[in-house]
Amino acid sequence: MTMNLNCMSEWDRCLPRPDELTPLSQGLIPHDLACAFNIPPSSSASTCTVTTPSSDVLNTSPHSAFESFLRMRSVLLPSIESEQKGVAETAVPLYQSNFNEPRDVMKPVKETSDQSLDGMQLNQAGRVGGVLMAGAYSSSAPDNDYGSVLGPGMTNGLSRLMSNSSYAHITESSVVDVNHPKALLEEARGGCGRTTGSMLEGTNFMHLKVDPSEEVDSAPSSMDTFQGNSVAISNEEQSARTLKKPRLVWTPQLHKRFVDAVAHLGIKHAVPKTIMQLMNVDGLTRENVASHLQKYRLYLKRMQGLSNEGPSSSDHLFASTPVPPSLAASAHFLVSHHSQHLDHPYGPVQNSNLPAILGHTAHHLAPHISSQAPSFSSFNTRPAFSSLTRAPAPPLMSSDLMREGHMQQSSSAPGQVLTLFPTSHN
DNA sequence: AACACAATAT
DNA sequence: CATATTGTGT
Repeated sequence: MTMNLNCMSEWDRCLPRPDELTPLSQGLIPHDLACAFNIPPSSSASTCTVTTPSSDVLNTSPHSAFESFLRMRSVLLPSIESEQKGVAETAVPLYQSNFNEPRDVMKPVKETSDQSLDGMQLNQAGRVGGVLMAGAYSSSAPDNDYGSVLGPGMTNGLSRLMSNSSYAHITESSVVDVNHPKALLEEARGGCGRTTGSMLEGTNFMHLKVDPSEEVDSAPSSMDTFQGNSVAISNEEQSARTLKKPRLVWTPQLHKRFVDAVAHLGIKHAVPKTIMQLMNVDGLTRENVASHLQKYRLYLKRMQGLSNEGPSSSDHLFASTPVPPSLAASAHFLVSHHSQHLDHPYGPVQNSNLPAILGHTAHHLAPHISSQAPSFSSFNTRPAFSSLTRAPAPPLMSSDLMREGHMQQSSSAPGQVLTLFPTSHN
């Protein structure tokens, strides 16, 4: 707890002052980006003023918006008490676009060069064009410490706020979408069945294209296998609406975030929705989490049966993030009778990096290569690591990374040392 | 509506 | 195989 407080004060210290924030009245889209998207300047200038009548945040001054942001943050900070209500401020994007490649602007998150961005990734099922999220701006300043994080973070936070309810009101000035990854994603997924009754119907949205035939992990910049246009903006919603939602790939990083959230909540409070909120990953659905949680619980059960470290054959993913002590200790409540309550047997986990969970955009969550990848070799193959090595992000302490380094050696992975992250010896 | 869980589908 | 979806009961 103390540590968390320390983290938070550090976090606080690094927050930009209101005067450092980009005024909302100002266009947030860089000129060249606007050009790439054929976004008229006028439209880009109105980026933040469009939409969301329901949000008190957007039409206000940067300063009050900032305060709203702080308010939101405070909701989640104190403890689990508020978990149901909490909305974290900076969502980790599911997808990212690469601004350096105008011709291929929208592409799935991928392990590219030096841009270690976060999140999950898609597998073969489909690629959803990247999300133009505010956080992407930080890629121009990769070693952003916490000062620069907040700029994007806040914007993203706003987007998340909105995405819960308000984005349906977004008008056709597509610029808005750029700042609302989740809205974009939902739209790309075709309004999506269970989660959201998309009220986007007739409107003329810019949206993402999904190309089901594209393999995510291959496909360097080489191609525009995107249908026709490399720029994934189009007006034919038909395609987007028809295409199926891509499968989520639970990367070790993503799973770690999941575990952190679960551990932080304690067994009692670890329910899909809450976990999802804590994870704060854009595009992540409750169903995604529920499914994963179901599996994870089974894993925990099975693991405690075998008290000795059983290197279970097929649990590479779960093995990648050690079960936090607090979870391991209370795992036996999963057996047989549920609805036993023991909240927070050991309090928050020592390593639980609250800020990270709460939505600090985690640049070290670089995705690995998708493709089935039975091994973690991709981590050795050079994930973008630069930002991590020199930016000791308070949220995720280096000790945390170290802790992940050792894992139960799996019999199935003979020689390989399964390190989650490449270390100096690699 | 959210949840858990098993079964089944992709 | 990993994840999604569905069905049933709470």
